[in-house]
Amino acid sequence: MTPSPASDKRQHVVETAYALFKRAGFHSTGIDRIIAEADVAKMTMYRHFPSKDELIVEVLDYRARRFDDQLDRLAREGTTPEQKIAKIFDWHGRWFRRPDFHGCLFAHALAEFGDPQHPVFKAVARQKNSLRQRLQSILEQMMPRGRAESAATTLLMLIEGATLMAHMGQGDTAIRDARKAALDIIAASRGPQ
Amino acid sequence: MTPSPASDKRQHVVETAYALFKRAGFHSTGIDRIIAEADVAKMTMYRHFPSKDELIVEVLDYRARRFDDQLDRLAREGTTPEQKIAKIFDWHGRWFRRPDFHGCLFAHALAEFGDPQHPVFKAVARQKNSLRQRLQSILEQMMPRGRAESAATTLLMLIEGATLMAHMGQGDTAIRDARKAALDIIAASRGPQ
DNA sequence: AGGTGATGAGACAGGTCTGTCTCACAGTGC
DNA sequence: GCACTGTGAGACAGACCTGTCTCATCACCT
Repeated sequence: MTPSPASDKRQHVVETAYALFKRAGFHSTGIDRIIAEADVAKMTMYRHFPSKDELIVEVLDYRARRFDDQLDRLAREGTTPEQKIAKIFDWHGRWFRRPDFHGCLFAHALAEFGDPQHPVFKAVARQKNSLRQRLQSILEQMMPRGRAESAATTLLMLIEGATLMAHMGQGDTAIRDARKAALDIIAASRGPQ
Repeated sequence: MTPSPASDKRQHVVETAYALFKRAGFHSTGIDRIIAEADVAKMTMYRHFPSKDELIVEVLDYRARRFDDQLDRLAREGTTPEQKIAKIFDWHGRWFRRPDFHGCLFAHALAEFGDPQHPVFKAVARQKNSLRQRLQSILEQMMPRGRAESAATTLLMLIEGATLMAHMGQGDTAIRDARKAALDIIAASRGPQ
């Protein structure tokens, strides 16, 4: 028994599935395709994940962790709250420009698993709420809690909308306008009552 | 031969497919399910639509037409440009509250058909660009074209983001904040340079 | 009445899907 | 040497998918 290589295999399956789901969607990507690309036996996959749905949840959670790590690193670079927000928008702008950008995996998961009771739906909600909470925490350094809550929701909507437009090939325009709008919103929220 | 009833059948298939796609997604909804729900023969469906993909495009175009009609009617009610914009946001707020709301069918289609060459992808792009153009036309009554272009993109992003949040059960908060942000953006765009 | 063309119902083909099962093999402790 | 345990490879089951085909039926026109 070698637990460490076993975990390596498991992680390898997750990352391979992630790449395939991102490109072709969840329902369109079959198990056979995943194990062929990952070069593992079918039983190996089913020993690690009881079903395809559980694998999807695992992929989403993995992606959410990586996303959080990247934004954590970014947050340490920014000094002022405005800078931190701006850096998050810039990060999205760079993401949109990547050749392997295919839209937001979480938004796609929401489209394919629309039932709120479904574990995949819940994984999506976790990620979006986490991003919303991150934005709110930053904004609370600039404005009272109530306003930060509204502003965080607005910024999240701008980001999600920009991601959708980027998927349609208008990422540059979208992120520029979203960034500018975000600063307007912050100014309006912290300025007059 | 009765051409009128035939068209009725065709339209009935489109509407039935629309309801099913909205609830369960595109890949998850089989042809068998559609014809059973619509109570037509399989050959009837394939005589009207050469393939499932073509049916999907037809459904999206049908939905886009209906959406445009509703916003046209709304636009005639509003008097000032601000009112017209506000009415569009209000319409979305009412949509989010409907019990049969399941998110944006076009966003879902984008998630399942991510290839820009695919006819379904193109149908989605048509609808989003149409909404963006509608917003821009209204905004151009208040501000120069360049600014109206940016503001229209921003408003579209707010609407798309709000729709995604509404799908996650936060429609009320989302539309309220989006509406407020939209007015802020408009004020900032028409005010100082 | 008889011919014609559109339609409904469902069998069918060929492929793909998820998930299970069997069997061979490799490493480990005794 | 030998039992034991975890793993790889792939056959298999059973369901579902899209799209085609056959055949009976029915309205309409002459």
